[in-house]
Amino acid sequence: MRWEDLDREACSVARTLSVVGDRWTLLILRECFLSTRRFEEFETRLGIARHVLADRLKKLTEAGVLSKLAYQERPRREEYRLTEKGRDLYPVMMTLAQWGDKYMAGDAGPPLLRVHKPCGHVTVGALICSECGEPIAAHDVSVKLGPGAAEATLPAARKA
Amino acid sequence: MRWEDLDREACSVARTLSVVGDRWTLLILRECFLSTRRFEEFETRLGIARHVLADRLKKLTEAGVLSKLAYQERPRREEYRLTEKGRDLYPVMMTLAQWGDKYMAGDAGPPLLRVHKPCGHVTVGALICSECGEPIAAHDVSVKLGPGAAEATLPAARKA
DNA sequence: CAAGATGGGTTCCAAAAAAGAACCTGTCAA
DNA sequence: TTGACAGGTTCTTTTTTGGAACCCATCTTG
Repeated sequence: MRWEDLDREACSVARTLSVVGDRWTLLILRECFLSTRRFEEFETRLGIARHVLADRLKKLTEAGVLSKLAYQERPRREEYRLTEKGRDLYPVMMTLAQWGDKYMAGDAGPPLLRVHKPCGHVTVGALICSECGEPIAAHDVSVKLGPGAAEATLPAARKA
Repeated sequence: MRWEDLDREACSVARTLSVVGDRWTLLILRECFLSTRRFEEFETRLGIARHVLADRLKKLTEAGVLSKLAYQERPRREEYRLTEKGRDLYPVMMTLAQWGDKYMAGDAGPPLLRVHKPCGHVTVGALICSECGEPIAAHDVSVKLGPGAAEATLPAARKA
């Protein structure tokens, strides 16, 4: 499979990865969620090659995940901000961060903590079922073909 | 920054991506969650080049995300299964899938639906605060330095 | 018993993507 | 008028991919 064909796969994970599954993109988005907005700032905080950064910011903007907003004219300077669509990637960021906190932090503990502002506590997000409110774990979930299934296929083990 | 240095970053997102942030790895894990287990099956379902697949499976095994289990001797054949550590990536998968369902599915709707087996309903996962039980959105969360902060830094906009 | 078939790889080469560094372009300030 | 700054673009070299071919041990079939 070609990477560019990924958005045509009948799989929402693959389609999402066609937008954010790039080596650098999720790190750029991490910075966005930490309020980094300017080219220079992304560059110095990430240590990314400039043309790779320029390319990713362009693609994210074209995908509607970021928007460019002028913060001054003459000389025109623009910054990149998350759109609603981009902000909706927060659960992905948070779950990635929490896995890293659990498995990659080592003895020192996690480098950053997240505070849920409405209640004021350091929080870890828990994934619950929209229908019954109980926590969701991998073994609690089965899949079935949805309306856009077209030619989606399941592995043999799941076909039962 | 070099990709191999990612696990030494003081950021749990970066550290997680050092394990799963590769172009193919999250797709391989998607297959694992769909119960794909054998080399051949990964290859045909993903259309991935064989040596890239072999490399990623090896790295995931070394990282403790997958384990190799012999399902027959003579000739010895092994399959790859998610470990506990791997299964803990499920929230990442689910949130990626849900973003794709919302933004990439188009008119046809999502290709796969997830059923919460304990309650029997088609479900979407919601991220809630472990402390107060309320939903978490990007604007509800602030960050602060944690015990393993060492040299973690926040962008200027967040330093306040 | 030789000739596939099967599962799970490895090796080779060409093409694509990334890293690193230098260069370009407005605009302002000294 | 010199230079600093933000935001890129253009070059060359190194790494990663994709694609196809090859390898190896064991069963199966004729």
